[in-house]
Amino acid sequence: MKGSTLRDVARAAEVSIASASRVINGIDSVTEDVRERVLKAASALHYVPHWGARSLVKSRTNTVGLLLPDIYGEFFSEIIRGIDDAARICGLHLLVSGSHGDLAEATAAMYAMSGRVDGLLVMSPSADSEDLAAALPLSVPLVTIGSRIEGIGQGAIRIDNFGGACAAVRHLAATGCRRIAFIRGPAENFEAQERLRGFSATMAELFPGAEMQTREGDFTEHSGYGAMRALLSCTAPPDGVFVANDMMAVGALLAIKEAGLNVPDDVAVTGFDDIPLARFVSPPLSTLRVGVYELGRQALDLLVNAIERENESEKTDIVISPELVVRESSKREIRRTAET
Amino acid sequence: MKGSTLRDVARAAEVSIASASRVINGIDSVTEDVRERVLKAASALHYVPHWGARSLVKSRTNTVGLLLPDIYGEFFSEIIRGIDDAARICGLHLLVSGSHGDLAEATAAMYAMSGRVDGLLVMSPSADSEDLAAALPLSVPLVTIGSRIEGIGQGAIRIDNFGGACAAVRHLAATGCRRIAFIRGPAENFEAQERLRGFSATMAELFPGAEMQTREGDFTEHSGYGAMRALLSCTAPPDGVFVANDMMAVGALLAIKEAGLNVPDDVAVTGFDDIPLARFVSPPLSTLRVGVYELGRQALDLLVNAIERENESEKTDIVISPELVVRESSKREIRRTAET
DNA sequence: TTAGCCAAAGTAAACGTTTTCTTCCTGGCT
DNA sequence: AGCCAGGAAGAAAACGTTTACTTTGGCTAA
Repeated sequence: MKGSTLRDVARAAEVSIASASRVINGIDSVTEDVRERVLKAASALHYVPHWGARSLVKSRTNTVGLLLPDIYGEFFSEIIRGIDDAARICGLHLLVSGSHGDLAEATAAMYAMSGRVDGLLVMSPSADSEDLAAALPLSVPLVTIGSRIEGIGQGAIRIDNFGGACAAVRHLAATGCRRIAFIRGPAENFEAQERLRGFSATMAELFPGAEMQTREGDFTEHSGYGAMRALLSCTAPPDGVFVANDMMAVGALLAIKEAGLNVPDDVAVTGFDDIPLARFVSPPLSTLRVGVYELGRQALDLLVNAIERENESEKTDIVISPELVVRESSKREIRRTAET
Repeated sequence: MKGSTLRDVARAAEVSIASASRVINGIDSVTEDVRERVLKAASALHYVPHWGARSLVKSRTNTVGLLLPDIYGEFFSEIIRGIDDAARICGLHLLVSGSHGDLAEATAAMYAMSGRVDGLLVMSPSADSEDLAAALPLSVPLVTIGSRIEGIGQGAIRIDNFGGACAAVRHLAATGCRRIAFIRGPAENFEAQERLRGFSATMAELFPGAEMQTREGDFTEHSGYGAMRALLSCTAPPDGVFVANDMMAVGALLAIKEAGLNVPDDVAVTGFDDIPLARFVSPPLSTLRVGVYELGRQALDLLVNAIERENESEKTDIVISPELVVRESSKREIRRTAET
């Protein structure tokens, strides 16, 4: 149960520690004879290099840290998968930490991690990411994911939430909707803010002067249900709803169904994210597909670049555009003109 | 960008390295004056302890490794969440690695990890986990999750797949099904084997002598669809189907619907796992709920115990029982007697 | 034959901590 | 007044690697 050291291996193979080290690391000039003896001794003793010692002298950990606001749902497993796959290719290990709702916890986690990683991937969509920035000048490269980017870190990757929202609204309008409502995400969430901005901008462009109906949710199915009920009880209920994420959209569908209305004919619905569930609800949900796996991969690549370039500070920003996926929940013939 | 060392801090605070170390680690006798000076210096220099050095001298990493066969879908995000939450409480960091389909990769990953963690959590449901066991006497405690347990490791936690399968079959029988078929998981998967065993045993008990209809799938929706079509085209199609996981069950539902049959009246369906999707398909799917989050938490607790007890080798096994959740896909009045 | 050179093996320093000893000092007790 | 106890601070030895530098010895070339 007690790990054997390189010293033990060297002794067993009757060579110096240096030679043993050279064999273990592969790359150097050693006799075939020595190489063989060391390898045999190492496997006989179940030698595993002590990573702490190695990192101490090389000042490289071959590890990157990933900080998430939470680990809940398929979104996060996908992003972890993307990062993990990319990391394996680079020979990097992945240190994961979730549930950093409040700033204090997030800062503590960053501090705890920064001593043991070569770089940090941080996802912190809550608006106080500036405070987070203030809490650190960090000694390791940092890349933010889907966060407000205020000059913090060596790079950033995010989803074009604004553009996605525009596309959704335009789509609903094109399908004939005239009174389009929006179910927002949490006010302090950066991505939610961007989606709201996209909605507002496009509405102002397409229906100048018209008042906009919006309700706030917290990204849960339940809150989507509540928000939709509220919208339906208005004097002029919407004929199209853009919902800030799919989970809330599922709740909204339920509310509409309960009200005895038809989707998409009475109310067309569009979500955001394209979670797997979206295909299976009835009717299947139109949404904006985000390549979360790709997002993760690219985030890691960005970080690796930042690590290699040390601090040449050429801060790259990547924006990923979501893709509109039209399903039954918003498929209808344009018959507005006739009806209105 | 270059981390400052304890030496720097000590110099800045005009104390010895030893004193600085004492302050940083909190617990020791130091003057309030010294403590203050060191703390100020540390924060001024953005000092972060070098974890490698620390682990070198303490021979403790405060990190546990998690090896997964894959990271795909909500099951894995839940298990990671459970482990991560439990780890945070214990002050442990979590090193995650997925995608270890084949033995070679899994072994390599274990080797790479074992030098940098205090313990290992391994999930390897493929049957060759014995080979895995052969590949290691490892220098760190190891706990297996949902794997065949052949005396490997310091502990094990698994789901009662056998019992769950029994419950599912009994439920279908109780609801009036007489010809119950089974859609299996991959033959080499240990959990799938157990579910098959539960099915066979219960069928033999309830319907002695009857022949059993089973089809193999690979846990994907698509394979479930195919398997169900095959079953329906038999001369005596089943009136109840137990499907080895929910994803395949979703595919099966589709196949039944396409065949113009009704669920649950013509064919009752039960899945396994209770993935979130199960509630939303139509009709909502009966299934066996597995507390994946809890599974993760308990797995970590087990590992922590193993780490603390060094090698007192009291190998604990925990078995988690799934809970039957009855939804519309198997709700029907018992009217078999009248019909047959 | 011998100086010089190259490859292969070895020596030892360094990496940044923790921690065990020392050392020093202050203060209380006899 | 002298001595001992005890607390605070410092010196230095680990921990297990890597690697720059030194040594060794065999071989070639003059």
